[in-house]
Order: sequence, then C-alpha cells, then structure tokens
Amino acid sequence: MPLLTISEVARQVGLRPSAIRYCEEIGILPRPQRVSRQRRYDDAALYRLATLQRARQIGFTLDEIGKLFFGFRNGTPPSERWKKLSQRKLDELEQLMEGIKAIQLVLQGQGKCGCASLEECGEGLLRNGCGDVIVKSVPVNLRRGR
Amino acid sequence: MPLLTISEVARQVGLRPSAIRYCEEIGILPRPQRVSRQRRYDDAALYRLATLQRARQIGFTLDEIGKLFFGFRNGTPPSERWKKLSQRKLDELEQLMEGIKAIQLVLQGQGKCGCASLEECGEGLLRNGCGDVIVKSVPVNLRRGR
DNA sequence: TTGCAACTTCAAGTCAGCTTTAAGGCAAGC
DNA sequence: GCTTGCCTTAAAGCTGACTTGAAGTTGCAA
Repeated sequence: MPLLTISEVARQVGLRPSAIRYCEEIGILPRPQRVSRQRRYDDAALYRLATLQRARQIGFTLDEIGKLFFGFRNGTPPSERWKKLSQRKLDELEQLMEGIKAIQLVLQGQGKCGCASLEECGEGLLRNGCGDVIVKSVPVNLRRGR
Repeated sequence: MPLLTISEVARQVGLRPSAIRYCEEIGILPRPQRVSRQRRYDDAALYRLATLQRARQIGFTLDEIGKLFFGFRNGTPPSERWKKLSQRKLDELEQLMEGIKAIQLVLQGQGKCGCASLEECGEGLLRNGCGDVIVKSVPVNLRRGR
C-alpha cells in the first residue's frame, strides 16, 4: 500500500496542502500516519479527502462537512448522511434563488427612472419604504469556485 | 429644513449608526454637517443614504456603491449610472444561478449511491475526476439580508 | 450638581476559510 | 559537508462589512 505525501494528495484532490492541514486542525479530518513527523496518507485517507472536496464544491461549510463525517451514529450509510445534509442545502439554495430572482427584477427596473439625481432616486425609495427588497440569510459558501 | 441625527436617519433607512459612520470613513458618503461635533443630516443626505441602502440590498458591494456615487462624470444621470452597474450585477447573478443549478443537480443525485462508506464514495469521485463541479467566482454579496 | 442619554473617536474584534511567514527539520544527491 | 526540496509548527494576516468596547463630550432635566 503506497503512502502519499500531503502535496501529492493535495494535487490529486485539488486542494492546497495548507487547506488540508487546516481541516485537520479544526477536527474534520483525522490525524494521518506520520513518517519522521511528516504526514502520510493511505488510500482510505485519500478517498476521504476526495469526499471532503466534493462536499466543499457543492457548497457545504466545513462545519457541515464535519457533521457529514462525524454527526451520525456509527455505521450510518453514506446515502442517509448525504440525503440529510443535501436536503437542507437544497432548501437554502431554493431560498437563495428566490432572493436572486427578486433582485434581478429590481435590477432590471433600475435605471428606468427619470430622476435627475441620485438623491431624487433616494427620495422615492424612502417614500415607498426602502426595506422592501428582502433577501434571506444565505449561509451557503459559493465564492471562489477553484 | 430639519436636521436629523445619525440614529434618526439610521432608523429611517434601516441601517445602524455604526454602518453609516463606516461608510463615511471609507469615503462612499460625504462628511455631513456638524452641530457641536455631532453629525446632522439634511434631506439630501437622507435620500442619498436611502439610495445607498437600496444599492446594498440589491447586492452592490460598498466599492460598487462608491462607483455609483463618484465613478461617473459629474452630471451623469442616475439612469445611466444604475444601468451600467446593474448590467454587471445581472451578469454576475446569471452566473451564480448557473452555478446553483449545477449544484442542485449534484445534490439531488447525492445520496443515491449504494456506497457502504464515505471512503467508497470518495473513491468513485476521485476516479471520475473530482474537480468537475465548477462554480465560477461569485463576488456578489447576498449574505445577511437584514 | 448630578445624572442620563445620545453622541464622539479610535482601536480592536468578528465571521469563514483559508494563506502567508518565519523558523526550523530531515533525507537524498553531489 | 553542503545544497536542494519538501516537510513541520505556530502565529499572524487576509477578505468585506461591519460591530463592539473603551473612554470621552455634549446638552438637557431633576
């Protein structure tokens, strides 16, 4: 069984070594074996990292990934774990889409006013209640796709 | 012409006084008049704040709001300013929607595997290339709707 | 005169998810 | 023995948009 260094597994799953160390530090990855104090990863550890990376890519926070790994009774099958967390994430995304659509409507209307100044725009907004564009809290982590 | 205190304008537009001071500090709001060192806002300043709040609500960063206010030749009408920035934001939102839809598809499929362990899931992901869920960079600021 | 509320400034803290830096260890090759 | 290259740790820095805290000022009322 070949043991891989941190930069080798990092390359394979598309994470930086520092990110892997960070995940270990906050406790969502187990401490791997060491060879003269250096981390060595076996296949199981590599696959776990690939799972982590996929979860990250579909918007799970590191906290949620921790729950995916350790938040279920031992022996709970992956399908059940994924389902539980995916459903919550899908709900969040649904809300996010609603918010985006609302904003798109406002943006498309924006710029059609004949106001002579931004203050005039603001006066109208204030009269019509300026708190009426509501985007619900969006804990999803979609920034920086790489 | 009535002059309003910072907490009064904050209440009217739905921002906290500290947020208004912050916007002033980073230069996207002009220094208002003072009465014995305390900020006082006239109607024009209030309306400008309402405009800022609307821009914030539809996802403009404070930097973009600065451009909305100061990034155009003097006398450029609001419609032109809004249009320019809105178009960019709409493009970003379009990309974000694409990303979300891609993620929704993956999430809906997640949990249908018959893997016995998360490592088994990861093995499959690694074989099929685990970098294939791509969400483009999303600089839009939609978190914390209030 | 004292107290209170609301304001002020400046510095530091918050969130997540890392990255960067500094200082050092260890094995292989020349 | 020395260099090269990859690894290690701990601590600090980054991003954006603020918030919080400490310490001080101001005006008004009791």
